[in-house]
Amino acid sequence: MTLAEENYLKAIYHLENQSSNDVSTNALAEEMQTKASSVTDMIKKLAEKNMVSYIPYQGVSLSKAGRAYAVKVVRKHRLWEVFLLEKLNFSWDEVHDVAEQLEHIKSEKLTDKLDEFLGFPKVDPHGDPIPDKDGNFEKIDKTSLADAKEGSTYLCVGVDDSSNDFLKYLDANHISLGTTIKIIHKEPFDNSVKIKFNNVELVVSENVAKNLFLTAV
Amino acid sequence: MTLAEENYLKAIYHLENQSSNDVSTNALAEEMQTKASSVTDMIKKLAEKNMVSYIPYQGVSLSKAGRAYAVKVVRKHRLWEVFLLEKLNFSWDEVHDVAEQLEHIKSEKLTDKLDEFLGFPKVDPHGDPIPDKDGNFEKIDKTSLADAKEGSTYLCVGVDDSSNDFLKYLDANHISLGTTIKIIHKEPFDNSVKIKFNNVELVVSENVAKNLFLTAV
DNA sequence: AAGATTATTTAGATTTGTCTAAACTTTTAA
DNA sequence: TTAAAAGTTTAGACAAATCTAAATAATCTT
Repeated sequence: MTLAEENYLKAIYHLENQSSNDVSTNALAEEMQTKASSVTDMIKKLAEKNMVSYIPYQGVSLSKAGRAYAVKVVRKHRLWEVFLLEKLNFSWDEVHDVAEQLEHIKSEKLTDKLDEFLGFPKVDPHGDPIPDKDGNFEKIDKTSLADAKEGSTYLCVGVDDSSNDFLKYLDANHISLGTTIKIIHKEPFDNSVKIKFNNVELVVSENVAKNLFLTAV
Repeated sequence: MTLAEENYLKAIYHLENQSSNDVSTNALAEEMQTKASSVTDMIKKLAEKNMVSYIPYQGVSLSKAGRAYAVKVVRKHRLWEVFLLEKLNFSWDEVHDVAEQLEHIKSEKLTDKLDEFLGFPKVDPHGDPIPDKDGNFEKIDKTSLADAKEGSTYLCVGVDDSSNDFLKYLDANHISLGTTIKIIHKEPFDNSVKIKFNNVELVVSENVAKNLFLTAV
């Protein structure tokens, strides 16, 4: 598997987890920041390698082998994120770009030794589960802040949008994994949410609310 | 710089350190395990980028920028080797292939944080010096076992041939960095050397002797 | 259900890094 | 001091991954 192929598998995996339909060419092009025609070419190659099943005009979905491969890449990505944050003291918004590179290093031994070195972490710094050596992982039950109940208290367990700007926003406002958040008020007019944490009140936009994941306490 | 370009720079750097002449196309082809014509193509590209100076039929040499770049790659390679050996408990012969991949990760922050995490090591597991952030490193004075004086005692500080087979041979015979070695006898007939370390005597071939580096105690 | 719009694929071109085979330099050796 | 050998470069081709533009299929609209 080349670097480009790995990135496509990861992107398909990601999109499959967002809706239960087959992944469309355009959606994949958007995710990969490339053109639809390039996507068609690559999909055909992956289909030849039996990593995806593909019906022209119908979209693409991962085969068993393709999913297993994608999970391995995801495992590596998330392990490296933990390493960068915990061992090298990277900040939340800095880990992603470097992990994007490190996830392609090919050495099962490296991955497993790294896992061990980190103490077999179950989740990464964004709150996403880390698959184990066999590709198994716990589904973490989380609701977005946008879906949270007024008056209830939650724990921040993850973020969806991994853009630097969003992570910097969270850093700047001192929201991180493990922060306890109480929902003070949900404003129906613009779907903004007033929350309270560390004895500070903050109003966040709908956009932020949708990308911040919580679990009930 | 692409991955291929980085590998060429590193190879040229390596060859420049073995003899003071310009690096020939064939030597580079041998080092890169590729064809001379491919080398010529790549050299031209590197010359365009001012990473090497190149005169057709005369060979190639690194420019200042090229050398600085090569040293950065070498720095990363050697830091990762230390990481793999010290933190992840890889064995001597396993580190090289993985470090070959890791050395291409592009993030100055990662390199410097890794350096710090490892305690700013001065040498890698093969006894080669690790350049600091500014590319400076101490020249380590070492003689090969083949050139060592009969009767003298030395410290093992490095290896030249990084082939797996050689490293496995050393592992199997319990020779590692830091091993104290006394030269018992040099056999003029076949240039083999009888050495003593950890109270064990061992005869090594000329080939081994040439690839094992020592420093006087 | 036909035309318009949107989504997708195909055809042909481009870049990177490689190759083989042929041409050309340089070096070696008679 | 030339002819052969060795070393190097050029020309032309190829695979990977991408692009633009054109063609084709699917879906929406009325």
